[in-house]
Amino acid sequence: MAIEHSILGMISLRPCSGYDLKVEFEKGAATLLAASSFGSIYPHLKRLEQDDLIEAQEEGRRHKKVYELTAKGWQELANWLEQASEYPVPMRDELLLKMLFWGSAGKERTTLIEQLRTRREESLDLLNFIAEWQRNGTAFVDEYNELVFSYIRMRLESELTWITQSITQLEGPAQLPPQDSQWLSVVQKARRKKALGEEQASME
Amino acid sequence: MAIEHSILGMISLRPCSGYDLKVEFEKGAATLLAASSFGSIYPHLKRLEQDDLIEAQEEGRRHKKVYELTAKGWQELANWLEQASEYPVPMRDELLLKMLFWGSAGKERTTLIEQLRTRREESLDLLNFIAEWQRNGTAFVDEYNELVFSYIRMRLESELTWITQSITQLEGPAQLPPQDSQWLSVVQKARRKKALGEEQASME
DNA sequence: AGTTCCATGTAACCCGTTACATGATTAC
DNA sequence: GTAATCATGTAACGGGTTACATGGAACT
Repeated sequence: MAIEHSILGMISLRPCSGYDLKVEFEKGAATLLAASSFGSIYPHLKRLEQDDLIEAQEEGRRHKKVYELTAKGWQELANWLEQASEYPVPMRDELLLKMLFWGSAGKERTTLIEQLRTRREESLDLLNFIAEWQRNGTAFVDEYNELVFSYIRMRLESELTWITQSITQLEGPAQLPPQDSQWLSVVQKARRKKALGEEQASME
Repeated sequence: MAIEHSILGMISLRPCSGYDLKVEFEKGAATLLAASSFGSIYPHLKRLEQDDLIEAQEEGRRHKKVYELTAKGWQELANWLEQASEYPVPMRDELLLKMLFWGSAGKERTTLIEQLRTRREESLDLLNFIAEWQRNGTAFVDEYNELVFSYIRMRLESELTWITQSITQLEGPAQLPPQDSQWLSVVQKARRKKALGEEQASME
């Protein structure tokens, strides 16, 4: 249901057509926070209109339907804001997930360093995007919005620090697990070697 | 496909039964990173077995099927790690999303402060959970794992700083939008008032 | 005249979630 | 003996993604 609520939210910022929402969710600042794909925008808008949460009025020559919230829509939005929010766990971060298995899979350190460098670039791009967006802001940014942006900036900046540190560490010599009383790391390597070794054997 | 890869990854750490995975994904450290619900574990395991990526061997009295990676499985895991990872955007964070609309919806500051306090508690809990997990670690933690944990700790800590600052700010007087040349904030309020006002009128 | 952008929709598919269903073993 | 835990599955449902489909307006 979060998608429909975020549509209500977007309309609360300014009246929108379906196309406006699509653009906003694909390229605008909403990209950072809301769900990605919006082929489903029009069906959602239809449903919201049926539920009497929004209403359309034709506008311009291009028979464009601009939606505005109804009284019920404003109430529903306010109601959603009041509800407790879900804690953002799990952090769907594929790179972090991969790092969890990096050692056991026996991958090269250099490959990981590459991926971290890429990540650093992407984070820098995002940081620039935000700065850009705030600079030429056509939309006004209120106190709450500003807090959200400060959150995102902070998060990106601390992430960048972490990435830099991690790269530096990984460029150094490999470190043995500090506490591995049961020699689990050895067991792990042996398991992989065994499985891959058998494969080799059967190929010969 | 990320779920099946994370299952491969978990098995690479140590051989697992379906139940082990379920527990791990519901309560263990994997909760922080991987997808939440795992009613689908068994179907996935079946498919992975059919694809010859894992193989089972019965164990113990409780006819428990413990899975181990095959050679193909180890290769597929390594292959996945090599692929570029998706950048974690959008940050599915409902509270942040709500804050984007807080002003336009005209909600009370105190309600938001409440939600931020709740968030702070939850983040502290998570931080403790991680510390606890690392302290009594039955599993060994290698260099890569340690980097992941340091990321999570760093992120939670900077988030806590941000929350504290935000609460302090919100407890102070409301701030007007710094730049609002088009008086958009005024327009916004008027729109809401109009919609809600009409509702009131029609009710009388 | 052709390309790009504006603009709105529909339908099939994938995939994960929820709920349902079952039964053995251990602990109290 | 009965409750909790271990253990493995199936089936229906829901929701989002992808791809498909269409057409007018503006720009070059």
